[in-house]
Amino acid sequence: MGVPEPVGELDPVEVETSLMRTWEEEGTFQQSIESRRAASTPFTFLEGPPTANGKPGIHHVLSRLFKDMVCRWKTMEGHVVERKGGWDTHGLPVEIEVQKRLDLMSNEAIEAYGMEAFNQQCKESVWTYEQAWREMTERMGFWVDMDDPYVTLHDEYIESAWWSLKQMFEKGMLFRGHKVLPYCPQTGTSYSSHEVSLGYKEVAEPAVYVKFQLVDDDASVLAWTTTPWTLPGNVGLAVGPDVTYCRIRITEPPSDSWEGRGGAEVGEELILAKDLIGDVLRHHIEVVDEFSGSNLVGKSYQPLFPGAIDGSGSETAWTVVAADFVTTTDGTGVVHTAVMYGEEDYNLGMKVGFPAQHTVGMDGRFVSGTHNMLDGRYVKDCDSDIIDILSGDGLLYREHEYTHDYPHCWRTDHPLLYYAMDSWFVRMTEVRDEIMRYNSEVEWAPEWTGTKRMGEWLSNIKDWAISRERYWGTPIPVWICQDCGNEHCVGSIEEMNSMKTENSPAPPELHRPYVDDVKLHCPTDGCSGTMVREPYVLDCWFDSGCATFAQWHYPFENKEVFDGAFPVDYICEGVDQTRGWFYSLLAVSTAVFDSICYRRCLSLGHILDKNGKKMSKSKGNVVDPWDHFNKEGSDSIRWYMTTQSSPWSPTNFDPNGVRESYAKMFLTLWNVYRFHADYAAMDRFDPEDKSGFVAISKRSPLDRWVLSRASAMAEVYHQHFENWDFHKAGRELEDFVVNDLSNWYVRRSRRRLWSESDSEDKRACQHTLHEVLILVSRLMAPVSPFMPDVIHRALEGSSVHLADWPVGSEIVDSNLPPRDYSLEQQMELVRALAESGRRVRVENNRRQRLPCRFGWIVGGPDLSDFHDILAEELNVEELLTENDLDAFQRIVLEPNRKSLGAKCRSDLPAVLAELGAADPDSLLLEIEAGIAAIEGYSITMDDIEIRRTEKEGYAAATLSGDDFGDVSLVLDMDLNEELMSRGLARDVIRRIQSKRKDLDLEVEEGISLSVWIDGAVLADEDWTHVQSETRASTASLNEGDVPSGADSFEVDGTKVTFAVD
RNA sequence: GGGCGUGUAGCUUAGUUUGGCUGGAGCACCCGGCUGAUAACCGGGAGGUCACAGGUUCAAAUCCUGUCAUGCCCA
Repeated sequence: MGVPEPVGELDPVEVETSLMRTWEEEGTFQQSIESRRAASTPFTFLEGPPTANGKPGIHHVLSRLFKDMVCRWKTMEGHVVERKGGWDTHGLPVEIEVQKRLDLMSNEAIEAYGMEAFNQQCKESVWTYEQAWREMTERMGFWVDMDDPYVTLHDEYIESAWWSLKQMFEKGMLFRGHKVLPYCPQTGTSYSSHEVSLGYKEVAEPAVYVKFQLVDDDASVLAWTTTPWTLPGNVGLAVGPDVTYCRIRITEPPSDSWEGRGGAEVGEELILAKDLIGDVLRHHIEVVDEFSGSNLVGKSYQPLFPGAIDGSGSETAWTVVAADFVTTTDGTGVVHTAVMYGEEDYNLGMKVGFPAQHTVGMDGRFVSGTHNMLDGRYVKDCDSDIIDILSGDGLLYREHEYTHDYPHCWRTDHPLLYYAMDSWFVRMTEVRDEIMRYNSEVEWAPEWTGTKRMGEWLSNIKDWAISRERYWGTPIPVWICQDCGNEHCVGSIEEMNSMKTENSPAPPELHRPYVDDVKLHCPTDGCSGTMVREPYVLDCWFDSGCATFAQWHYPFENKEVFDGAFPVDYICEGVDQTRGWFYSLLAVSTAVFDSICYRRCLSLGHILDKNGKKMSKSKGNVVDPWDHFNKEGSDSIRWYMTTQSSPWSPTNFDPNGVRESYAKMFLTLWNVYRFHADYAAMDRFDPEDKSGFVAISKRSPLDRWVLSRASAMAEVYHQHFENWDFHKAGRELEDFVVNDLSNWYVRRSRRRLWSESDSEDKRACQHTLHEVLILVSRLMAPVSPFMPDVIHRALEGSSVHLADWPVGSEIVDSNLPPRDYSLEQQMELVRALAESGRRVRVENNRRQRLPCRFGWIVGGPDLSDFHDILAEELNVEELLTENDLDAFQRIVLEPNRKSLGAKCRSDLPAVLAELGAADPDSLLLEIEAGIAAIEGYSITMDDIEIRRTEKEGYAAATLSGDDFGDVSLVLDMDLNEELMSRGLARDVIRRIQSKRKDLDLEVEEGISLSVWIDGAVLADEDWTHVQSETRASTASLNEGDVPSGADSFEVDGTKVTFAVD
């Protein structure tokens, strides 16, 4: 690499987009992978597949950023990091999108439209925003292979998923059961919780207290329900074993204010929770008995609707059972249980062995044989009739209206029914211990995602309901024999084809309806039946949970690839994926491979709007990433997102913050680079020219300091990366670039590069800038890959993304400049002293441009290396050191008025006057000797306070530090004509330079200068200095008349007028 | 309703693990300085009920309990 080119103003969008073309042309991404092959130490990443049927937003940029960052970092550390893209293409959201578009609001409508055509629409819909995703991904600089992605709808992917399901089937982990889901009979669809939450409405419905007559006992157990339509399905009553119940007797008829149907006879006996007697009963009663719920367990009662359910084969049907979910917050403390119409009911029913039979069909109507008044009718129309039936049988105690939020179908507005659907399950409860162990082996960031969020969830793991009664998804590969009931799970296309009946068509792809048409020969010995596929598709979480192997079409292909890439090293998604993808991956790998499936998992916090509200289309607070891509650029967005907060904490996205990152980090870096490159170009500086090289040990202390600081920063930066604290790393680096590099090193070095002749010092500075810029570029590259690459290419001739991580790794060597701790410490003090100087000047009204003759440093370490820098910063002509402050300070004796007042009373004013006039040094000696007296009063140490202050003509400030003790800075405040002239010259120079800049003059360009000064004299040598500093080729001072267009200003009562031509 | 996060200046945040000096910074604001130094830089100022309430302690932003707000997941 030779001499750098001069650099223009920063146009971030142009810089980034043209670099993208370079990446494209030279295949930098591929190179960054291939160039690491030799080391053959892969770091494997798995892309959590997004779905492309939604527009990508700013929150997608966040997760892609952290994926990219770690992959780029690990690449620089020397690993081979392959990044295969992926698309999630199945699932309900796709169907809903298509249903909305085609106005197909029920399963009937879909089937009338045609399943084949519908699925075709789904398949196309999946790619609606693919282009937008690609563009966003490319523009933000996320390197991932999107030309050869895995796609969950491909036959290869589906076949791998089938294979994994068969592994589970063969382990006996797959079984048929029921899952209670919110279900809409009008559309024939069960709903996900997301859809349910769309349709909550407040409704008033009848609620009833029902009497369940005990067998072998006169009393009835009272239970409450808000869904009378579930009562025909009642098969049990649940009580809290530790809840206190009472048996009560009705003693008087109710008052006239009884509302609605129902009632009870005097003398009738009822059982309910003690705490709820007052809430429930409307009669005067007496308590007959009191006992705990466990006493009720096992008692039988009469079915409400005899014959509605066949109880044969169940020991527990229509008995009282114990359940720990029973509370006394509402109802009667007794929970009516209809197995098929509530999740808790179902779980309880399975546990205690209640009969699991439907009284309601999939059409939402009572099945035949329930009750002659109800059979075939829509359940929600029957509430009142059911109450009538109960009332007629004397089984109703009371009815009332109950208002609550109840889920409704977002499409038809009908109330949803909680309904036990036929479903296939994976028996995750069987591998609970294993999955918990594997979870604990994962390195989670933050830790609580794994231990708490995931850990808690796993400790209560449920069997995984993996089937969906839907159309668009991976068909479940289970066939059932029509004759013998044999269940068979198919694990490959080949297996399916080999078992296929002769007249079954070969499916063109592994989707419904084609696979539905495939019939299989039953493999059972002696059975010649035909097997029909279960008409379900798989939960799309199962799809994505297969990604580790299905992306490679394992085990049908790529066995070696898979073996080398499982478990994967790194995945990263939003924290909402804990029970989503993070779980499904772990569940599948536990069930299939008995293994973990990812070693490290970074879970990210969500992006909210700047007010901490969730971004949503309806609120109109969604941020389009392109607003920033097209303004500040991707580097700034990425830097902002990285440094704003920890990856896992929710971030309030503030567009102004992106601007800030741009203005601070990138503009500053660019200008440092520009400063280096422009002068390097002018001076034909070639970093590879060995003869011009200056060894670090030969460079100025300033150079060695910035290199040492850069090295220190790099080590901290790396450590933060290791700890997942990317935000802290970024802040550390930004602080270095802005404060150390730009505001100190470059500012202090500016003059070094101005000199036109070649010098070792100038070359030392250029080499130093070159080295620091390269180090900074390499560290930044994973976070913000654009500008660092532009700089790296310009200075080093190669892409930063092919470079080694400067801190080193187990594969690549460290390449950091040497540390010099003492130098770092000294410079810290120098900078603190420079700041103090400015403060001292403000406090003493000495403007910065007016020089001081002397400055002194008192105490502290030897700073002689930096005296020239410090003298310039402080604007003192000579900087000296002094051992103690006595030369600059005097003592002042302040009277203690409280003590003196008590002593001197009315003589106090006279005493104070004399005290003020006395010479403090000799007075103090007298006081210390005990012989001091004023106006006849003896003065002791109690009467005075000793204060030290600067002598006339000095100003000072003292710094205290742990490393160097007290260090004082003293400025000589004396003023004379010589200093005034020098200060004036500096003001003149500054005004002229500013004018030069306004006129857009080139730095080297000469000017013709005229200056008129009224009220002060400019010394000859200062006037010469003005001319050389401003590159005045011709100059005149106080000659001729002032032209009309001349500029003028005033300083310290002196009027200065000047003209630049 | 349950689990897990988050809440510090107008805004974005450090500090919370392990209690300890006057709660630190950036943006914005005000005053001053400096500048061939960039959308800058430097000094100073104003701005805080550390969400709220209670508790533990010599001492609480930090630990404990509860409440509120907000987000995610589950019901």
